Amino acid sequence: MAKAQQLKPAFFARSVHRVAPELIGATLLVDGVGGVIAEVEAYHHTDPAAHSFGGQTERNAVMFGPPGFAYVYRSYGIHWCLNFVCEPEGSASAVLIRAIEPTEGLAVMRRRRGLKEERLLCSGPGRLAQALGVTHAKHNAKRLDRAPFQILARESKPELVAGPRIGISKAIELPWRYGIKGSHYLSKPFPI
DNA sequence: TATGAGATCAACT
DNA sequence: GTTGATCTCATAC
Repeated sequence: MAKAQQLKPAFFARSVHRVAPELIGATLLVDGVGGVIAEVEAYHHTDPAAHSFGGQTERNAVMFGPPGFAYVYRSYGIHWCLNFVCEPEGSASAVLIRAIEPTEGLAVMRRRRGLKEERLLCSGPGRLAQALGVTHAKHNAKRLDRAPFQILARESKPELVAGPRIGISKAIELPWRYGIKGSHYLSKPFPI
């Protein structure tokens, strides 16, 4: 744990399509609780499925800000979802963190989720946010290289798979979902 | 195993 | 009034 490099804002200030696959295998911790990122999705402002498509609103304002910040939004009225803002300021692109493999703070996550099934702790954006204690009030528009966030660069490159994104109705054909091949912690298996 | 509804709120038409 | 980057539980096969 001590050797790993903390990811800097410069890491995020590049194309989401470079950042997203490189985040797979990195370690995400919030207040020391979290694990290895197993699944993400890329969203770009030219993408009809992105919140930032069609201009800035109060909700997505942080997506239009500088990279290396957290964008937390409410999904279906009840869940929180965690995104990392990418690309130079104004590009309004982000990576949605969809699943992690829990490694740190298992007991805390189980308590917050009310589950003992480890595989289900963080396999989905809403579950992940709940397990890590991420909320709009506490984490939206916060820097990713400052407490309580810790994002550690991966030390080896996992085998990647890509595929269509999940839960959207526009631009469903874009293969901008990335994951660790064969991981048991994916929110849904990737089509072969 | 598979499908369906409910929860619950902000943006959008 | 409808929809959405979702999850859980109930009911049906």
